[in-house]
Amino acid sequence: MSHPTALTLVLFRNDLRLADHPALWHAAQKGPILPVYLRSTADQSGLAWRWWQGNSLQILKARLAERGLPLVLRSGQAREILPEIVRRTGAAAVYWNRRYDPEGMREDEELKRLLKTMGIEVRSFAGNLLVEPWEHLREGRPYRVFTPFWKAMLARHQFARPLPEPTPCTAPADTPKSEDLADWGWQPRHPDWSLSLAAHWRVGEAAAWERLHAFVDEGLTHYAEGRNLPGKPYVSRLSPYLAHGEISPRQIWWHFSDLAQEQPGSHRHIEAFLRELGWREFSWHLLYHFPDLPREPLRPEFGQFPWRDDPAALRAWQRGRTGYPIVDAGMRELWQSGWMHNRVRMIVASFLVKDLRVPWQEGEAWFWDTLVDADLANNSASWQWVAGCGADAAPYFRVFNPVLQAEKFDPDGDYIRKWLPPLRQLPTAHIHAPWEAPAPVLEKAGVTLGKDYPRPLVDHHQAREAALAAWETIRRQTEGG
DNA sequence: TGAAATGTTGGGGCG
DNA sequence: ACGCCCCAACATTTC
Repeated sequence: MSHPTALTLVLFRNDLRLADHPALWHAAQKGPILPVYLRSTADQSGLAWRWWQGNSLQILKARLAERGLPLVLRSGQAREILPEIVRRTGAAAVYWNRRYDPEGMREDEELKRLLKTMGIEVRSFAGNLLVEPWEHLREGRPYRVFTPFWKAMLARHQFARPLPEPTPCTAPADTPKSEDLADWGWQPRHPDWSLSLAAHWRVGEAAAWERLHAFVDEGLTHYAEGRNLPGKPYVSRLSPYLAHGEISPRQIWWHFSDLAQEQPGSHRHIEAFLRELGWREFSWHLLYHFPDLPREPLRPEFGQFPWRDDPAALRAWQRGRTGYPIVDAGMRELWQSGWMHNRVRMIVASFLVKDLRVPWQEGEAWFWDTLVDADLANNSASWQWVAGCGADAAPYFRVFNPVLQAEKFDPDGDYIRKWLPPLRQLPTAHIHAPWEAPAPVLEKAGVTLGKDYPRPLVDHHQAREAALAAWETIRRQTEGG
């Protein structure tokens, strides 16, 4: 239908990469391409995510420029901007990789209808999940439990091999105007907390692969057990790269699958690592089938749960002032680096939801704003999991003891000392529960409780009892369902 | 991808 | 020699 050299627009979203980008690759096979990034005016993204996304866009723009391609940046309503760009450039086609969040899907359906009425070819591609959510069902219904979901996925599907970066690419004859990234306000100014993020991360597609290789070198052979030790460099830290699509799940899958063939000794660790990729997949499939996941508990009886309204406790949790070192260290790692070790995410989440009985949505919102890897499906599914109201959730009565968890997973106190400088001098035997340390020990370490470091906001044993009592009030329905 | 309470077992001290 | 008690160590149940 369309002329072979007609222009194709390629929309970039949370897929800021050149390799394994099916929309880009297929468009480049046909003829000239114009990469476009649209920023919604109703954008709900978090601040840390924007910092990363803005930097990533800058890097993407530079890499496209090296290949002779522009990147057109525009803000506003896609249904207004996209037809305008199509008309101005005479484009014959618009390609994108599919989104799976409710808002994104709704917008993409609208765009597809609109563009087709204009006679434009529209194609969407699978690039951001291993398998499309509607293609992995059991008897026509979505899986609600992870293990059968993942086992069946491995048994039934052969994941596509990643595509290469398309080279060379043909540029459009002329380029419509682009906005300036600096005008989007995605880089914080007052105060400029991005300096702290920048000290911890290198953004972009090349950095994603450097991180992957660093993980293979220093973490992978410890992964199966070591992934639970927040003081050790045994986890991949690939989550922000995945969240912004600088690396794709298929690239990760195949890289590690091939590695398992070469290094049979690593097989156990690779299986454990790829299982975590499975949790991401599971969360996205859940979100696709249950679009209320970010706001509403999957177990409806949790709508009646007697949560507490306690802004002071929420604030103390957010700022790492609960008096429980493992919780506070985690919240400070999050605040300073935009990321938190997954074991610690579970501990701090359990503390907020069970010890403080603050609604999980409050924790979800804070993570959404502060995580550079903020991911709608992972974030909402994981909070529901910890809160006990998810499909395949931990039972509500599974309450983490922050002291035991710390002793088990940070036995030397390395993680505490890294993120809580006031406690650095405390001996390891007392670093996880400083309120129980003898006065001379505290004095020698230069710690005055209530001054250098808070006393516990709540007594964990009492808080646990109160949480279980609160759960009793909705338990009848839980057992029924 | 918990923790605490409760139950069971077996060794050793002791009358 | 024997029974009793204590309690650590481990297992099971319950929340």
